Amino acid sequence: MTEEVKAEELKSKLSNRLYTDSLYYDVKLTEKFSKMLGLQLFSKLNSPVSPEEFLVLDVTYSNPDICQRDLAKLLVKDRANTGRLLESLEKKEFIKRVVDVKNNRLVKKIVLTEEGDKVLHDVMAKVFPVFDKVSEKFTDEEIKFTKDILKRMRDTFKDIVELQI
Amino acid sequence: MTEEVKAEELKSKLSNRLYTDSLYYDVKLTEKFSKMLGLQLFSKLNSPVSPEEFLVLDVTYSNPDICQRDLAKLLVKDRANTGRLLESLEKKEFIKRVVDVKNNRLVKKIVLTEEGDKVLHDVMAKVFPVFDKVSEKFTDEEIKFTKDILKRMRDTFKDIVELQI
DNA sequence: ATAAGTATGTTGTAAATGCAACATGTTTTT
DNA sequence: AAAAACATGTTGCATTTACAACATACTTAT
Repeated sequence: MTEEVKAEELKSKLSNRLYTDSLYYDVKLTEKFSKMLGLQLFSKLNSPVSPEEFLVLDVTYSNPDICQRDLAKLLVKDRANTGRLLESLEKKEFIKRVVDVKNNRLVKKIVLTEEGDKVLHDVMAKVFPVFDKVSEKFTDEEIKFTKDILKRMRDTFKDIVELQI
Repeated sequence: MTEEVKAEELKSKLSNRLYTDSLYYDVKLTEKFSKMLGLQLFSKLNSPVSPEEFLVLDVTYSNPDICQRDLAKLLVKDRANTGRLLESLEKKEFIKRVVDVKNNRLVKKIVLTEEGDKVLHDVMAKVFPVFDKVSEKFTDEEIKFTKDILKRMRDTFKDIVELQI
């Protein structure tokens, strides 16, 4: 086989490669379905919080007294969006933002209210079973394996992507 | 162990479960990093199309003369968003929308222009190598396995989620 | 001591999203 | 034949997004 033919084949292969065949598009599509299920569930349940607000409650619950920027880092959201989600949650009285000092700097620490705690666990009780139905299709090993792959993928992304939080 | 204690433990476990520990949050986070890498790459390259527009070109390329609704189904986007992305691509003259008849109904078939084809492959040539760097961290087996798991997950979601396309 | 840099939070903006509602036709039911 | 349902595409709207730019206030460099 000549070099020319090889190069032609390579070129052909390259131009026939599709983004939609990649693992990254699989991840994108899967997240889209998962997100839509969340949206539809929260809507059907008349949840007082959106899926993203629920996420904030979830992380706040497991990280009491965290300040906004540290919360943003955990959420992998920028400070602007984190602040807006918190503003909405505070307006609904599911959290309070308490001004405090950390490293000699003013920060706003997030405190879950009783009502916020209640909403978090109410939503969990209704939403978890639905997602559990999906998880039933997989073995514990499969889930563990996939979580590991995705974590390694994120770690690789972190070296390339500029996160400004 | 009494039933009461068991129930107490179960309740405790339930309330200690976190959404952020779930596989679905892993998928969400991973997609977020992947999306951000795409955004930053396209921006750095001064790409004439956004990542979502690139996706439309990718699917149009591999499905010539597809109509808007069928394209929407492949993209798993609703008709409204698909139409808006196409409107933007047509304005930039990367596609044309040709009115045609299918099943005795008027449809708009999507045709990639020469310029659109060029942009698609230019962007591919610049973006694929970056994502390939990430893929290098995984064996072919791992990628195949993960794609399979995610596909099964989507198939399960499809039975639960209402897709109105 | 002054300047430059950093930390924290806010406001503005453009893109993409899903859903609802609409317009306009064609089928199917009744 | 009239009514209901469906197919296709569009417009409007509220949510979420990332990024840029800003306001304060503190730290570090010069």
